[in-house]
Amino acid sequence: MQMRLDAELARQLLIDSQLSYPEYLVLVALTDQPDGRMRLYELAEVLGWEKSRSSHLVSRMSTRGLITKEKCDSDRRGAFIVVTPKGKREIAAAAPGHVQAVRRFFIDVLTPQQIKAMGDAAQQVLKALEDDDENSEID
Amino acid sequence: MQMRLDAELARQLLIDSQLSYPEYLVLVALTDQPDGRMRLYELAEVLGWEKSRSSHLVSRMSTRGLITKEKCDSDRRGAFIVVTPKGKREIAAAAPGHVQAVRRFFIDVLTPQQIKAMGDAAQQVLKALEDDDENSEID
DNA sequence: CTCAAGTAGTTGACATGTCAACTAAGATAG
DNA sequence: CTATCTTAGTTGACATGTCAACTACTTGAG
Repeated sequence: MQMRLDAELARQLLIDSQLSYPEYLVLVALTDQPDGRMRLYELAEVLGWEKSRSSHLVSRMSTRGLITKEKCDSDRRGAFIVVTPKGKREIAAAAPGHVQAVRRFFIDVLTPQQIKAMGDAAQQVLKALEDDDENSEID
Repeated sequence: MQMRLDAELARQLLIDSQLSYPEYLVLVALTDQPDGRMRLYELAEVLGWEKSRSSHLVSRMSTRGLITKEKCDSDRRGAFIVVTPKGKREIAAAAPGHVQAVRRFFIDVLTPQQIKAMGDAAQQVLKALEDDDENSEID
């Protein structure tokens, strides 16, 4: 189910915009920020990705003009990722169809109780995974 | 949740065997057959993959000696994919840990009611996706 | 039979992701 | 201060997946 839903959402994005699903997620994260910028490591953290994945994707998005990188004064290693106007246009074009697709295939198909139940169950599984993580972190 | 659980299951597989998760799925499908063989297109169908994905993966698995390809008499285009003894050994090594991990992080964490609820919800979402598919298939 | 259409599978170019090694800069113990 | 440890980010080799074009065979209408 996850696979098919993801495929459908990706298809929808391609209809409305030139964005892949990961690219869409990056732009959503950035536009959620008041100043439309975020450090690369924050992006990786929020999205739960490896830093190198974020770096590669952001490089590609940069060459396509969706975002730019800016130097960070407070930490000279750092990079701010900033949405460009083009990035904003793309996400503005993609978001309504995406939201509508999520509604149509997920929200509207399930009862509020079912949605809550899925969220709760997912939380429990995540907790089990994290508890296990802690136990294996014994140095 | 899906992402983290998948990552954990993949990690587990690598501990117990030399198999990636997709490779594991192929071997499970094959060993489920009484004769340990399946046509490539059946494999693609069962796993819900594109035929070219199956073909590429099977080629790689073939060079690693996990499976072999055999010609099909009834359809000379066809290819049977057959598990080798090495493939059987790998999956025998991987399966118990995999099953145990699924238990530990999913089955044991949820109540039977929760598991049923997730399955039902997934079915409903799938149905919505398929209904939509049919409507767009208007030729 | 024959030709057009469909199906099985392969291939190559490309997109994307992982991993490990690397550079460079901040943080901290002594 | 300085030597070491940690963190931010990049890079390159490689694994994996997608897409579209291709071959070769089967099928089915006439």
